[in-house]
Amino acid sequence: MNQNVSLLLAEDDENLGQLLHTFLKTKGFEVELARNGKIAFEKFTTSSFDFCIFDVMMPVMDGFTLAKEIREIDRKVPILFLTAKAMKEDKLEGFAIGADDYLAKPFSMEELLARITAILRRVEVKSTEDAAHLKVGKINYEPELRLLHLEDGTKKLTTKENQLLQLLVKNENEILDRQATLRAIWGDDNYFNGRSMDVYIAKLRKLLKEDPAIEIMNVHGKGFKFIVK
Amino acid sequence: MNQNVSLLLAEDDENLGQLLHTFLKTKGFEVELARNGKIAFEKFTTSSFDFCIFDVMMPVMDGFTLAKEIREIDRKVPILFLTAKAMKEDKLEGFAIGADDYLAKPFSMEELLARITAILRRVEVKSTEDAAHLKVGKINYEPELRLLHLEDGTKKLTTKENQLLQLLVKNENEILDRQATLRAIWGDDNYFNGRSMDVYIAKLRKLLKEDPAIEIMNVHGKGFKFIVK
DNA sequence: TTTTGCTGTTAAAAAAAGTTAAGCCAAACG
DNA sequence: CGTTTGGCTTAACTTTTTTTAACAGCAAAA
Repeated sequence: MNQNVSLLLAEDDENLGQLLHTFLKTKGFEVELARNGKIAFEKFTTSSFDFCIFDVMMPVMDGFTLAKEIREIDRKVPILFLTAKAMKEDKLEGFAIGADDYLAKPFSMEELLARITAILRRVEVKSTEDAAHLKVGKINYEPELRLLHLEDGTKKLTTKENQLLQLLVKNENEILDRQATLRAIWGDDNYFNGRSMDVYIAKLRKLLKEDPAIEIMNVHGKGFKFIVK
Repeated sequence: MNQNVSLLLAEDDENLGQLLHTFLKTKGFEVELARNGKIAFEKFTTSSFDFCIFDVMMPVMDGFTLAKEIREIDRKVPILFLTAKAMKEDKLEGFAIGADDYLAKPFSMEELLARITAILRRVEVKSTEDAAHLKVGKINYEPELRLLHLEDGTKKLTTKENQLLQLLVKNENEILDRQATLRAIWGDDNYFNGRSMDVYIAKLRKLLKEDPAIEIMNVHGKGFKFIVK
């Protein structure tokens, strides 16, 4: 039923983490479990997910900070928070970041499942599997295999080219924040990485110029905007 | 009942080690006993286990460091810690690494057994035995016997070829970290071992190229990703 | 308008990875 | 005991990928 819906679960408590992992897997989700926010963020930037479940309190990087980072590179992916604290402020902070729901511990597995499916119904998931081939303008792009099917043959993208193009495409028609992108792909937003990113933007423009409908537009001081006219 | 469940036990205290070893064997487990973390890590990388029990305080390499190393090459295998220290910080550190449970000394044998079986129930063990034959794309691979059944006969893999392929296959669709792999197979991630690993990647690609669906993809600066399309 | 900072572009340098072969060592063999 | 063999490492060379540098152009702020 939930076949092909990929789910990123960030939970530091191993008992709860394993329990949720197993439960969600039996319900048909593809589950990736991360032990803290930092690992979860890395997984998110190197892979692709349809849904996120984050514990609020975690070592290294907490759930809210994680959500904030992710929202900068993906405005849409649903995020559900798990928290032991039943505080109102927390709830507000979570929703302000762009959480789709919120569940206070302890909760039942069935309740969690109900919430997830409710959200999924709302947002009509384009599952990761379906997105294996995606059309960018008239160009076919396979992010998982890092392939770009151009008129004159198939181009194998490099790691960085692929990461950047993936982010751009995922944020079509929206500003992809410069700093957030640098942190997501290069790990650090220093001057040289910034210049490196500009070089890659140039590379991608050159690759994609065979379709004149595609534009990677610069938004001065903010970032880039991927547009298909 | 616990037939074919292989268990790695790391315990420096000879008395306790022997006691646990004997007890767990009578309960049907296949037990491998290591006297410190370093030996345990070596055993883990050269063999395959369904479950780990690590003493936290050990000479040479402590249980937490051991678990950290193992988590880099195996995200799933259950780990249970034994510790004399009942400190909260320890517990947290252990769980952050990805422990599944934690038992403070002194504990009863029955309690240990109860914990192990509880975890095993949860994680649905694919015992080592079941994984004796596994399909990689359309190629049959027997890691235990180091055999790769190819179109033109069966190839007997060398130790290193086999270790590397096993890690790649176990981490299918995920990035297998370069440094962690070097430490796991070569013991040290220096420059020359790195070059040696690249040579082995080339060997494996050549062996597996008869199935075009298989790809060992490089992720620049991070490691390799084993993909079956 | 001038200055300052950000971006576009290209080329060079550096780092990482791919490839092939030679060298080394220990175990097996004659 | 010398020789061969197989497995692994080291070396040398190539290619690919990424970063850094240099310079030109443009946008926003002063």
